[in-house]
Amino acid sequence: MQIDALKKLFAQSGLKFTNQRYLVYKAMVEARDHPSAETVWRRVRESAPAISLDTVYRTLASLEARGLVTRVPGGSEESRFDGDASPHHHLVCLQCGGIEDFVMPGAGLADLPPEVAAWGRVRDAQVLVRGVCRRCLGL
Amino acid sequence: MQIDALKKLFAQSGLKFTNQRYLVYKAMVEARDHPSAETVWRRVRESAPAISLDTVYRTLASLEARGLVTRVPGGSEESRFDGDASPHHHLVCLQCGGIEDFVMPGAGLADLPPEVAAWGRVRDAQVLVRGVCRRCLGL
DNA sequence: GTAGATGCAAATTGTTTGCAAGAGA
DNA sequence: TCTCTTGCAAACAATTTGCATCTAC
Repeated sequence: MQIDALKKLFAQSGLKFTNQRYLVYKAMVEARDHPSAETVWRRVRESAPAISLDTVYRTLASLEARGLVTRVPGGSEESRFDGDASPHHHLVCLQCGGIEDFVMPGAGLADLPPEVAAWGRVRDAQVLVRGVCRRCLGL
Repeated sequence: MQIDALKKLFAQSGLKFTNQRYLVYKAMVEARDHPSAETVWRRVRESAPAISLDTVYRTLASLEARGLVTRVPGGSEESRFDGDASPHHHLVCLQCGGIEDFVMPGAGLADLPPEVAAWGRVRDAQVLVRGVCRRCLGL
């Protein structure tokens, strides 16, 4: 993603363009493994060794509040984040903590039963599958 | 549920029948609000004032390991539990933390795409909807 | 009698916050 | 300049663990 486009994106969201924010967001968009805050921190530190873990937490929280990043549900106590804003579903391995994406037609926002609309305002909907992945099964 | 049936259920799961375990499980089966460990504790203490919070945590963990109780994903850091073992889906209010059930035909285990079976062993699948409930919206 | 369960207290872990200094718009 | 960010350290909150005692089986 172009730097200029990012500056615009941040500005639209009311966020200043800082190097730390830039690096965290870039790491999130590039990540395929739904990293934890600490994992993001480890990665970002390679480009900015002085960045603190709290900044990563704060940055992820503000990106989440703007919908630029999502918190993946269903894992352990440790929060995991997703930089892919497009709607998709998740497979969570209860053993190794690995998280993978999958797609499933017929399980989007439009397919929810009407009672859901009556419940309130929906922010996102996803199918969450929990189990044990192939590798942890020893296959 | 009959005490004898419960004793049998616990025995089948390799769990001793203790008063604490009995009360925690009963509280879970009766609860409609997907309580947190601390909420369960508060309720159970009315019948057993001496029960400790760690026992509630340990009991919920062992019930979960046997599939008698589920951890509801998607809320805050605080774990919420579900004593309803039948498959169903969840609506999570990000504001008040309230959790409600809903049903959705076409979103059961049998409806998952084949790639999910290739991923590993599935323990459970559910649709998770996050948003803000009617009451928190002020309606 | 023995393995598993409980209570207590202390420890752990992930995450948040107050504050002063620093940097973007 | 003025507000938003950051780093540091301390605070927090939920959950787990070690250990000695107790209890179901």
